[in-house]
Amino acid sequence: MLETEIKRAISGALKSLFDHSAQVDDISLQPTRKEFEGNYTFVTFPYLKITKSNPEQSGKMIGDWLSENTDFVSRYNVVKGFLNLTISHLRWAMTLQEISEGKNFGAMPANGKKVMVEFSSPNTNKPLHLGHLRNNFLGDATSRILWASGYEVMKVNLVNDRGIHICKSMLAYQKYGSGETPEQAGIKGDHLVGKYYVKFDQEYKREIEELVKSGVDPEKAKKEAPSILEAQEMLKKWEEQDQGTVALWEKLNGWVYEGFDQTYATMGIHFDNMYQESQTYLLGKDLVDEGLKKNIFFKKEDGSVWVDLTDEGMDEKLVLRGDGTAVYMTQDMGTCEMKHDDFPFEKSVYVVGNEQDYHFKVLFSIMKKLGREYSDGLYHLSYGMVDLPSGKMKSREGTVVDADDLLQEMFDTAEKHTIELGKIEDMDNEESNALYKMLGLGALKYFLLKVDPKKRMLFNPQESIEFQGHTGPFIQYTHARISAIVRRAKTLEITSSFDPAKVGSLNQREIDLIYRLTTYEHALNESAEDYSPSILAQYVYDLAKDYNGFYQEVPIFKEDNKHILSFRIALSNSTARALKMGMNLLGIDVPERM
RNA sequence: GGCCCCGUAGUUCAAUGGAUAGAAUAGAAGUUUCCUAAACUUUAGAUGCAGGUUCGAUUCCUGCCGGGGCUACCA
Repeated sequence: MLETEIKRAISGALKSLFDHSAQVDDISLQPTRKEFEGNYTFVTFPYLKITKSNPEQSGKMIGDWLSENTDFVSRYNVVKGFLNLTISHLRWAMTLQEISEGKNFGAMPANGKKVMVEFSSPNTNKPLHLGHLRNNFLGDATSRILWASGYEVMKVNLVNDRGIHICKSMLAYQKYGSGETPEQAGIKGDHLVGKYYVKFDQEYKREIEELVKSGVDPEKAKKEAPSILEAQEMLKKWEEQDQGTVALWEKLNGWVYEGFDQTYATMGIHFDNMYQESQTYLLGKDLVDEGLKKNIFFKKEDGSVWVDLTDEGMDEKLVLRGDGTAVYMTQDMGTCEMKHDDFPFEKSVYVVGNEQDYHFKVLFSIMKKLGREYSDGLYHLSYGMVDLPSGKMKSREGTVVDADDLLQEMFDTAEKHTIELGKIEDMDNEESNALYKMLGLGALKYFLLKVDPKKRMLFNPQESIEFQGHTGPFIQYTHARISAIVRRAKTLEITSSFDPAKVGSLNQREIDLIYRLTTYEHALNESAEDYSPSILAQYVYDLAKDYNGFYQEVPIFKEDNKHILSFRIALSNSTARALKMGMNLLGIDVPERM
């Protein structure tokens, strides 16, 4: 890699000139800003103590050394503490040749490490919504990026399929429903069950209002409304394995799973393993015992078990109720251990919203106290909420954006745009439908992934279906356009093999593009380390943008010189490969034509 | 109250402590004999406030002001 080579050379210069040993990884190199001449910039400010001279002097000494001792630095200039290096045209051409023939833009070699990524985690009482989409796309993209950086990845989904909220929809279905199936109702199973969850809440609210009117304290009313008491009763029956209750639970959950499967298929997402909370909610009590034995936990008079985390700036936290039943934390401790038993990972990523930051901080801290070696590899990929222009999404107030509806809207819009542009005249139905899905899904995924995960973001429906500017379809379009050029080149019998020495001088656009191509690995590494697909998204967008500028200014087929044509085809080819690879790692498909 | 996250052009987003804070969109002005105009080119516009750390701060630290979250023997 060119960048590494330059760093190595700078390290050599520091050693030879100032007898300073610098690790190659510690040397930071950045792209030169457009206003200055050069390709790479080395900042000398941090090294002034070593060079024992002023910034200009230091830059000049290192620049001179590099010019004399390397064959790729053709020129340099120094502005204050910035040493701007210009790489020779021959070297850029050689770099492109390496890229176009080499294995770049593929996955990195396996590193022998395992990582588990848990995401999606839906509740089986309502359909998926916009917030789940951000979660799913983040989890899926992160898994792909980790895979590409060498990990063996296990994608898992822990479904929240039990609890009081599930009983609420079960109860409403029993009380207010006519026993209809999704087929009879003509809607997906998850939507049918979700409908009854809403119904429950309406009735429950009505009951509370009535109680309050009759003079009951509001807080008390919430706890004593008949509906909620019935739901609690039902949960109890479920826990006792009451046959009728379990049968109803299985029937409704079965419908929900069918609905989810359909949505996941539409999103292009699948899991390697599914966990159900109904199977895991009793886990963790043995870890509580272990913690007590090791004096990590302590028991209060009432028998409840706690962990004291005040030395780490947190509170005391309950890990087992006084009556010996589990709480959320108990369950998560047990599940964590179970996951590691199933798949002995070095890292385990939880893709969960940032409202649970504290919970995971506590969980990880407990696992560490319990002496689990893998605890350092536990990571909470915490993401912010998705807001709507109208404000926060609230399922009870009906201000949620349903995932199925949104996906369909994206497909419809893609179809409308494509037809308006007259792009599909020579496509058959199957091909054009596949294209609409690719575009609609690409637009949505890119829109949600381009933002730094940890930040709260605004989802504007109008903007998300925009196909211009910083969007997925813009990148997809660029790939399709390059594919057309490469096809054309084939018919003209122009190959992508060229002799770097014969290419001659390059223009700025060409150099910019090759530079961009050399930084792919960097973007991939950063994305994997930070668990942030937005970094890769930015890389892919910049590449597409650079290519479009290049395409506009540099005629690809209007040149007699065969070598130059071959060089440009190689550049187009490499760019297309990088675009496709980058997009695929984000979970977005790119079309050959559109 | 305590703890955590976020405040950047009109708007939506960028910026390992680096040079004159980048894009996109909306606004203004242009570019089709030519490989796909879902494109390209020009132009105008921003770091909440006050300190501190240093060669240099959007970034790190402190305080304040705004927005959000967590603070259940719920999950």
